[in-house]
Amino acid sequence: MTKQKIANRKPLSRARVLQAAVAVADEAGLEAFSMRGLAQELGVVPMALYKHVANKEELLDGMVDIVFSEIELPSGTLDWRSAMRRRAISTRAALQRHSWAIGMMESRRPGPANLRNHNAVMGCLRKAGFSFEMAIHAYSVQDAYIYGFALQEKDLGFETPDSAGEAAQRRAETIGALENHPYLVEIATKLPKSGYDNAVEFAWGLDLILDGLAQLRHTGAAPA
Amino acid sequence: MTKQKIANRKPLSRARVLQAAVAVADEAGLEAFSMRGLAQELGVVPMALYKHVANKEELLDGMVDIVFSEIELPSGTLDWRSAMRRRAISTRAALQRHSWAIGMMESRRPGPANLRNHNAVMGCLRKAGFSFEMAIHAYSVQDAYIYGFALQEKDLGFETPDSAGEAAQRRAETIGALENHPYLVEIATKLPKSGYDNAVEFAWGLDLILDGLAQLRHTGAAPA
DNA sequence: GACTATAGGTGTACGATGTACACTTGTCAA
DNA sequence: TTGACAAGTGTACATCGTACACCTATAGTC
Repeated sequence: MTKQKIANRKPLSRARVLQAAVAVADEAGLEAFSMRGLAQELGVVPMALYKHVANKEELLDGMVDIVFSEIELPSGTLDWRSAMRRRAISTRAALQRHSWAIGMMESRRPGPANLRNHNAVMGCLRKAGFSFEMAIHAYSVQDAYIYGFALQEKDLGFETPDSAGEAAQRRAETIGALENHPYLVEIATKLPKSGYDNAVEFAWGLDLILDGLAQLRHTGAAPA
Repeated sequence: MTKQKIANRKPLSRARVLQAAVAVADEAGLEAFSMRGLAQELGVVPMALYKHVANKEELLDGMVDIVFSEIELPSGTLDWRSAMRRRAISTRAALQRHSWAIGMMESRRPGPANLRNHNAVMGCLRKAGFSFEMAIHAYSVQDAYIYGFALQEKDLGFETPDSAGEAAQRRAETIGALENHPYLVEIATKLPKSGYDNAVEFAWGLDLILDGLAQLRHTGAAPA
């Protein structure tokens, strides 16, 4: 590398590395994401990255915290249900933008944005009058649903209403087993015509859960 | 390898390879799972595996289908709610046994057990009187919840009631940020004493969802 | 029994990956 | 001027998945 090139190159920084890493992962996916590839993208030799991040694991930790930082915190001014609804939708949106992060949101060393987020969500529920136990329940169902939905969305590849049915059909056809599975046939044939939409589907389940929570908010009880 | 050893060694087969692969992944986790390690476990040279599976991807496909095969199908004799409840609990149990599979259940080429499972679940809902659209909604919420819960369970490492609070505390302490996050402090202090239990937590959210579905079963409506 | 096709296991080799370690170089304080 | 330090380089190594050519034991066939 010539002096020239080095001279007019913005110097690396931890922030720049993380930001580029997120961009590369967004575009290429997690399997195709490598230290070497990232270095190339930054016009730098692979080992240069290690002056700014300890290793790939720590880099991933930082990337995940960037995703957390993009999630809207529950508003203090709205009622709890609206606040939870907004943050759920915001979380799904962030995971859609950064689908490589889906399996990693809770599995890595938590960063500051992660902690702020969890603290705010729990705070929203407690301030709304949920008992501690109830707040834990409420948090658990919601997050399980949000992360689970994001995971399915990514896995099944239902990206557009059209592709939903296509995907179902393709999957089944590949092993030519539709005949013995009438209910899969039904999905493959009806889903494309049904105007299936991921955002609508997500909201449907979310509202079901929030309704359930609203009913139980003041009882200490388990669901009937 | 001597003739002796070769002679008294049971020959490989696709089934034996898959079975061993699941066992190795159960024990070592997915990151530590390699073709070379699996070969060693089977007392065979790495390339020998390729006579029975096309490549690692196809091997993983097969492993996932084994996990599906361990999931109890919804019973035809129970009412839909009980049947769904049992299969949900059975799914979580299978994912607990094989936690390496959690992110892969719906992302790979579906095998026969996968198709049988999906067909049976959809069938159970349709036979119970859910309209097609409603059955899709019902399926979607349930599976999102199940997979999401399994993911959290694995990620957060809340394995025993005791370790739940510990885990929360450890996480937060590692970056010494508990002071600014009162609600995380509350979790870290109260959760260990609360008798938190994953199985109970799972059932709580599951029942919330099933109750919601029961209420909406015959209306075509969205949640209130 | 001799001959040969085939299935199953072996050995070597290649490119990709993460990263340890020793080096250069550009910048700034004293 | 010196010399410390931060940033980037280059080489090297272990580990991974797997292509390819090879060997060998068994099963038919004549």
